[in-house]
Amino acid sequence: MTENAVRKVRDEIENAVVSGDLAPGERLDEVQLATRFGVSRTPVREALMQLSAIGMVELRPRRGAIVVSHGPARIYEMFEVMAELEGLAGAHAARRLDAKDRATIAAAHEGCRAAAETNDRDGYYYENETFHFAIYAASHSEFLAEQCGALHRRLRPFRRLQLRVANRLMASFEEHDAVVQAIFSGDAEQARARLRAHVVVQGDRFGDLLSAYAETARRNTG
Amino acid sequence: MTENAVRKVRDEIENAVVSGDLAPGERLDEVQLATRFGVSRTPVREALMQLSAIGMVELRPRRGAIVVSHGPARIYEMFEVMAELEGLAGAHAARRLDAKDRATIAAAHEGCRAAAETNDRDGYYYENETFHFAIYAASHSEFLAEQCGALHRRLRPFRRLQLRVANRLMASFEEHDAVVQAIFSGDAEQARARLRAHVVVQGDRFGDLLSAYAETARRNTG
DNA sequence: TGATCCAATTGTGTATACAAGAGGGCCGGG
DNA sequence: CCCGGCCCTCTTGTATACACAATTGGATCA
Repeated sequence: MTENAVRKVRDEIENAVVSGDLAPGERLDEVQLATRFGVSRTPVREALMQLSAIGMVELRPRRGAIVVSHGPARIYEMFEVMAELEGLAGAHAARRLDAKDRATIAAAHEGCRAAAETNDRDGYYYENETFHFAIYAASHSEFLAEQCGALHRRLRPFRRLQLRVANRLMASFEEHDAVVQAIFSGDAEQARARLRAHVVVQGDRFGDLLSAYAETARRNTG
Repeated sequence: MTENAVRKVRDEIENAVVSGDLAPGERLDEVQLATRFGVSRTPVREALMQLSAIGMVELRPRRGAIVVSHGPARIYEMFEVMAELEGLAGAHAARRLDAKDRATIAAAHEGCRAAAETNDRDGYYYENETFHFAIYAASHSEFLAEQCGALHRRLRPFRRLQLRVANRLMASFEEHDAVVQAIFSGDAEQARARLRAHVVVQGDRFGDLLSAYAETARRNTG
């Protein structure tokens, strides 16, 4: 990892924000965070800048950082963009698949199956990530894979919340299965459509899920 | 501005990279850059991190930063993703257009017309940017607009190169015109297709244009 | 003669100190 | 009593100092 302290602080703040430990709209004092995490201001600053880059906090010149609140609408927008990018990745994967990609995707898919069948949510969460990243890689578009990966990571906390509620594991796996069939059969447009739908569904689910969360968030930002 | 020194350094490095003053693959020494720009290492580090976030430099743990070289393939990939996102923005714009959006887009479009007719390349470059950002805004998807804007900025130097060569101003304007017609008539899918094509064309043009540039770049990374 | 290991040097990662700007409170005037 | 200006403080932005890790060179041993 590039910088251990920075990464640690960044992840901690990220978790604190997602878990609601740091309320949206709350001011983030650098020295306060520094003492809280037992590091100096320098890594805290860098962490805040990274979080600002991914839109999790807002850096106001000379006036400190605040936690930005993403209402459900914005989260849905993020899933929508994710869907579009994943769709493109899937279409490319269907066209450009090689033996290695096929093996990687199949392995990840089987991992998902095992986790889904045993109703292992944490396992599925992990295998699901592997599965999606395998598709990104199979697009053979480095930049697209990076963009997908970055957005995937940003949506990670929301995805994770999702697996806690509905019994979506089996449904998700079956969607995966349809996607895999499309990709393996080289049907680019079907792969695109199915992946897009698979991701948009997650956004839809979240619209409901996050209403309460967003209400809280919205209260704090005014 | 958030941080004047940081911004200054960041822009300087960015320009140096784009202008070829800093060759791809070249090591970026922090103290060297600091002395070069007359600031301390801290803002240089922050600038490098920002540049790393947009993929212009690569930060290797304990081993310094290097200028990443984007081969033509990668640039094409970037335009491809841009095309997808702009297509989505266009589709949303067509569906969600309100009077204000319509006026903004029309104004930017007329600006493009004026610049194209007088063959004012710098003017067209500027108006073109306004035009595209107007569409992003008209998508009424904050996140999508942000993503499009960020990617647009990353592609800016390559776009700029493009306008220098071909007499693409008129062609570009006519593509814009078709896009505007689709959006104003509320035809989401046509808007998507036309915008996508408009952007992909730029990527195609660049494939040719950047061959020489990319060769140089590739040599340095090995 | 080649390979491996150790040490020195270089450059990053972190901490702390200093300076400057912005916000809030207090005091004075209307 | 209220409004405005000034000063103080708090926090950020920048600089510098220090420590550790990695790489590279040389030296020694096989």
